Amino acid sequence: MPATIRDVAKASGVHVSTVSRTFSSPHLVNQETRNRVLAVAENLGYRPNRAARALITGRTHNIGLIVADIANPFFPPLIKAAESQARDRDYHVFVADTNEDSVTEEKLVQALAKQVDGVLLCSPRMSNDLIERVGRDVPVVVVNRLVESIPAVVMDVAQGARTAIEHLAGLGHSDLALLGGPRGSWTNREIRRSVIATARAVGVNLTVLGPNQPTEIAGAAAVDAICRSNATGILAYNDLMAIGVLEGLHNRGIRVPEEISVVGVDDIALSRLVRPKLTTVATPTAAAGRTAVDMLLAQRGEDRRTTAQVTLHTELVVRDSTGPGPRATGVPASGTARGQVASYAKE
Amino acid sequence: MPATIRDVAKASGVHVSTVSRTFSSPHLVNQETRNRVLAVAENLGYRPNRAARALITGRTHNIGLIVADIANPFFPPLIKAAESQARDRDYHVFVADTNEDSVTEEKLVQALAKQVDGVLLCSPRMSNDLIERVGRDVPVVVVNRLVESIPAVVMDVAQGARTAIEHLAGLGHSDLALLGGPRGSWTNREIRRSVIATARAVGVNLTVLGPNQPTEIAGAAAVDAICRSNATGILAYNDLMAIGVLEGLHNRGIRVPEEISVVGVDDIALSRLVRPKLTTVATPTAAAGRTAVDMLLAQRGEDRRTTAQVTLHTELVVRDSTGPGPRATGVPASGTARGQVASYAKE
DNA sequence: ATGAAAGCGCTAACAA
DNA sequence: TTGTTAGCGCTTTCAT
Repeated sequence: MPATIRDVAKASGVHVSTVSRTFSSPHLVNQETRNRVLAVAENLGYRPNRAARALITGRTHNIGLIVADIANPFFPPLIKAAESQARDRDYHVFVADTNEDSVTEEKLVQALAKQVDGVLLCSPRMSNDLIERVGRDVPVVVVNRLVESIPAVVMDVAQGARTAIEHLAGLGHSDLALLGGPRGSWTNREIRRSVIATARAVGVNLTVLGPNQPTEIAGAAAVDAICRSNATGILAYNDLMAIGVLEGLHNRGIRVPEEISVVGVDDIALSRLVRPKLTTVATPTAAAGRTAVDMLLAQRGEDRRTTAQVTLHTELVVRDSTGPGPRATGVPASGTARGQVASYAKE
Repeated sequence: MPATIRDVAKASGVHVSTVSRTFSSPHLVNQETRNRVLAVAENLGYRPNRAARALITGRTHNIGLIVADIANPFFPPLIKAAESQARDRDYHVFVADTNEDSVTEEKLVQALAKQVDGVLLCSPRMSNDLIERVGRDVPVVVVNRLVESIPAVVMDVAQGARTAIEHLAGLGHSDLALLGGPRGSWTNREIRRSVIATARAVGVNLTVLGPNQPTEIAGAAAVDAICRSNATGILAYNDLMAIGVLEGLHNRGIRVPEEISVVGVDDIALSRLVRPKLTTVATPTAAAGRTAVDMLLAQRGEDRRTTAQVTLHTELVVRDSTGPGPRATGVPASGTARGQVASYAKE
């Protein structure tokens, strides 16, 4: 039913290869001929079949975008930016959701592999080994994770977490808690490492809680443990958890930031819509999406050994969920000596 | 580099057509042969190339999902559900974002047409004519819109809006306002029609504001007009706008629900995270996504004249943003007589 | 039950 | 500058 290259050839009195050239290498065909072919094509509503083209060129002009959970508010801006960038480069994008499952994830990239020129793995749950393996079958760029020999774009959450802890300490909080994220998350490890080091450096007490699911529910559920820890300053793995904490605190009648200060990570749209507005470490998600797409498309033709791993800057956005710590209370919290790190984490 | 059907044929000592059969019509090949071929294929890491297969069968096993704005929190749950359903049926999905632009939208469906077995148009901005036109090139299902002769899945927002108005009136609010959505939105028209009729029926004053962008910003900006209208009960086109209203009201020191009640539409995840928690008309977005995918896949082979248009039920979820209207104030608002509809809408 | 051959829509040498 | 030919990976008659 739809017009093929042959219909156009017949109708314009040239050979199919000429029609092909008109679309793939216009400079190789005579001006007049080209115009005639173009006119006929337009008239017939002809559009090249990319799949057929891919069969011979080996380039599909598609990419795959695999995320853990489309509905997690962290991802949509990333997906949007990546899709937009890809389309600007004349690429279409398959989006797939793994439901946070590593097996689904692997199946997905295998299933997509033949149909795409590359795959973007966002916050992947697969093992490093597996990622390296699939990286040999199909060009891959990972986002929010560092895997040896695989191109990656990550956020400098270590720096962001450090700034957040310094912010809290600077406000006079001497007892802090880190609400950890999911096991196996590279970002979570980075944050924890940085937070522990910074807490030591600035001499504040720190309680590490986790691992936890990266959800609002888990954040609310952690409020018990937070209260037990005596911390007056909380850094959560992400905004969703921080918002859960806000919620849990509110339900207990604990005021933020008067009694406890809360900081999140990501700066999702939500964080300025809750009350109090959330102080958070902003990660450049849209930029990450665009950069990742460009890195993926750059991989073809290039020397594959150029395994760039780019780190994007983060920034602390101070809003209304952080305030001065307890004044005049020179007494360190009981149980933990000043500058001590108490960890309840199992990971 | 990746194994083809020919490699498998050679390695297992059969003809390519036998290999092909083992994958597409296993019952046509001898048990033994089949096992041998399967083993070799597994061993070689062979996976059928869907694009090549599509070239001859005419079926790509891909669908396109076109939305106005991936980052609008209404869409991610719909995308997630649709993708999940599609994958269960062994389909991959292209996701594309039109940025609310009808021209982009049309280009997108044309570009995708050859690569998919059908397209899902979510809250499309195109004209009805255009939608019908593209519906002739490629199977289409629209979501959140009714177009003659095109299969559709819509939400019963008329019913939802009616319930919302009755809820407000039942609480004693006699002056209401409808904060309209974007021009050209089918949902917006439905809501307005229903709200106007219901307001008349239950005898309350109504001010219609709009059209507006369906954003939180626009909601906040509309607070001026809302105050001028003397309304104490507001129904917004969607939750995002309702949340904007909450925000704007808060900034002026007007308390919700004590002084003004606010109702949204959609029940996005956000609506239970803001304070006060938003009373809203819940629309079954995930179900819409799944249904739309099934309708799309049902279109092949079927009689195309079976243009089903299904309507999904909505439900009012009462939370904390609505409360009793002004008591003892028997005096109707100045300027408008009881039961009157004042419209500031241009549409 | 299997093989042979043709062809889906297109591009890419190679000739002319 | 254009036509000829071959073939990408696969399915599908048609024979055998």
